[in-house]
Amino acid sequence: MTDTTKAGGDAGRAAARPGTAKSAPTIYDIAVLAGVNPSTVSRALSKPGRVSAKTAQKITDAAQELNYQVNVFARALPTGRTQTVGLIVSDITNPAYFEVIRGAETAASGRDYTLMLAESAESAELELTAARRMLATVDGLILASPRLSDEEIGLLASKKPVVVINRSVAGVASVVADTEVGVTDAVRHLAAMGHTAISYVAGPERSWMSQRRWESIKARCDWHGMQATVVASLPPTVDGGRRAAAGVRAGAATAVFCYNDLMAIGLMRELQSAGLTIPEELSILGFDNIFGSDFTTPPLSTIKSPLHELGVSAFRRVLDAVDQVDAGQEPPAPPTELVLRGSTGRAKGA
Amino acid sequence: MTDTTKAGGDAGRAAARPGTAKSAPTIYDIAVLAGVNPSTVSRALSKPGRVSAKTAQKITDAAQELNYQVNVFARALPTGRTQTVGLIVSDITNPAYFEVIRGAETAASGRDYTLMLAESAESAELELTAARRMLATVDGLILASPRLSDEEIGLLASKKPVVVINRSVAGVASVVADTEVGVTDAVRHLAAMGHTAISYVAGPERSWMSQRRWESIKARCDWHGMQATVVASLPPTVDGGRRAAAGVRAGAATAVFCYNDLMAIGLMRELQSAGLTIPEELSILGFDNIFGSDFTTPPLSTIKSPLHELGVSAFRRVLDAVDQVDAGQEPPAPPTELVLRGSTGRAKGA
DNA sequence: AATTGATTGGCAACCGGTTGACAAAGGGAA
DNA sequence: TTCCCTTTGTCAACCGGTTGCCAATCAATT
Repeated sequence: MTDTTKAGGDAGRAAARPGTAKSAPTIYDIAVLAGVNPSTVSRALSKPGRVSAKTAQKITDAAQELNYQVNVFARALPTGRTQTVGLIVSDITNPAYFEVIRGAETAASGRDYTLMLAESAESAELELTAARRMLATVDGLILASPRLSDEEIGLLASKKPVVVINRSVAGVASVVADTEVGVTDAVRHLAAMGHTAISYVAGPERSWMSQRRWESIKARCDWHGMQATVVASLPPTVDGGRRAAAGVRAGAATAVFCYNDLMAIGLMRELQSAGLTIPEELSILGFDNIFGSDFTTPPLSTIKSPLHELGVSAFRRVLDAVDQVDAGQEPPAPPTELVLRGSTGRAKGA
Repeated sequence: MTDTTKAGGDAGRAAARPGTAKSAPTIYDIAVLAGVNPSTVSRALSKPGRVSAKTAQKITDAAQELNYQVNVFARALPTGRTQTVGLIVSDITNPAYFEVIRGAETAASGRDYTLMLAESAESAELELTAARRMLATVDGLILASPRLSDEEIGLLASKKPVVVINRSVAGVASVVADTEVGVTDAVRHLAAMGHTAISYVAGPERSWMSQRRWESIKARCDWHGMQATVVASLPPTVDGGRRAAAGVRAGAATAVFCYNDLMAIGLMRELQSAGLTIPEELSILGFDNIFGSDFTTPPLSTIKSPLHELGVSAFRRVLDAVDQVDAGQEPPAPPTELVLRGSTGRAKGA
């Protein structure tokens, strides 16, 4: 390889389209222009301090002039690093993920990383497929509310840095919102409004967060001497909420927490179309404060999740793991917050 | 390279984490196991028909046994192909993209492609950055309602296959919903309800689709002898819709089309909180039929877009371009459809 | 001025596939 | 049986970076 003339496989990236004649500049081109060895170019560009300031300057100038861009594949081949992190959400149509995605994406762009997004459509199987596929090409993975088993997540985490959002898995980094704050305020509020029996419409069995929310609600209700029961476990969708209506009416509770806003909206609409008035006959609360939760009549009271922070924080922790920096202690869980709107009111008959 | 012992850079992908000892199997491992040359393995795995059925079988068996997975970077280096396509949406928090994303993702998974998603947060600059970044690593790009100029899009398209959704750019493949059907039905309906003056709250100036919708509305109104005017051009968000309220009230129209549902919802809520009753005093129509458009009171009447089809179709066309198959004639534009709900009614005083 | 130690740059061997050119092997026709 | 045409497998040169090792360079110390 003494001369730098290109021969052989001409299927290079830039030559792919008819319009573009020359292929993209390489470090070899820069080396020629700057009068140094390619390896020096490589070092100047990716190992700050390894070459003298003078040579580095010459090289960056040359790179600039040629409008050089690293070939990420060539870099990834020996190093395995791609400057990409994956994010898998359980359902892309759930507005709760909006801000998680945005948070992660913003954090990623800021550090010159690319975010790769996939969804599992609430299926553990699809989730695993997506995770496996991504694992080969990303530096780290974020799983938002995964439906996978702990073992599967542990297995993924043994191969690349993994951070889970709103779930706790032994040995795997996680970012979880602190439900306590919001729930405490919510239950206190309900108690003050005369409610004494509360029910909870749970999300999927596999949802760790659904469990977590229930535990939190149960604990606070006990504290206030209120009765609390789970009425159903259903898909975390508007339709899932609808299907909880019968169970809710059968119970004696005057206030209902739903696992998330989607379910709360579904439940409310179903009950209303059956003739119930909200909140006079029943108070309803959701979780997350998603887009659209204030469109309903009455607007939904909910416990807001710090979705954006969760995304940002998850990305940061992936990066820490990738860069092998010890993050020190776990960062504090960002708090939830009670948002009172129109779907909660005084208990019927209180 | 007569022996296959690994030396040198040990930073390979699988060795990145402490837990995993051996690095991933390569075609060289398969070659040894199957007793053939590595290049034969390569051909057997990616050039069907190039090797005899018997050898192919031996090789696939060996690959199976080793649980082999191609190294996408190694493949991408000489070929430039990554089995990945990019999708850039103008705003990830706009529910209208839900189904576009899902459609593209489903189509991609089905063809064993990976979808890479990014958003531009309604900024042409961010969009260009994202597009440039993606361009290096994807086989093709889908731009949904891009805010970029025609020239910039053309430039991108000169490097890799590009398909735009809901926009038309000379020389660039595009997938556009047929607005005519829905608009025709909607205007006919309004005419039948006694409306004679209509206004349009436009989206961003750069939005080709906003123009398109307006032209369509204008044409149909002319046909019915109705008056039609544009009252404002605002961001395509709930807040943008809110800000249109004053302009709408100042006009004489008894029915308003908004560029999309987000704006329609914002407008409706703003007007309602100012004391107007919908649809008695004003009829409102949106476009797209997004998640949440039926949560409002009254539920929004809208012109539904074939969002899922747009995503699927865009992906297909990218793949056609990548594979150089001539798609023949342009596929027909998927139609829109009028969805009548509660926000439209008889014209005031009619 | 000679010796020593720290910087800096170059060489070459990788990473793991792909592919053009070519030779060997196999099959059919003459 | 011989010759020719396919089919099939091998060789080797890539794709474009990264990095361990070593030699050359340069400054500082004695």
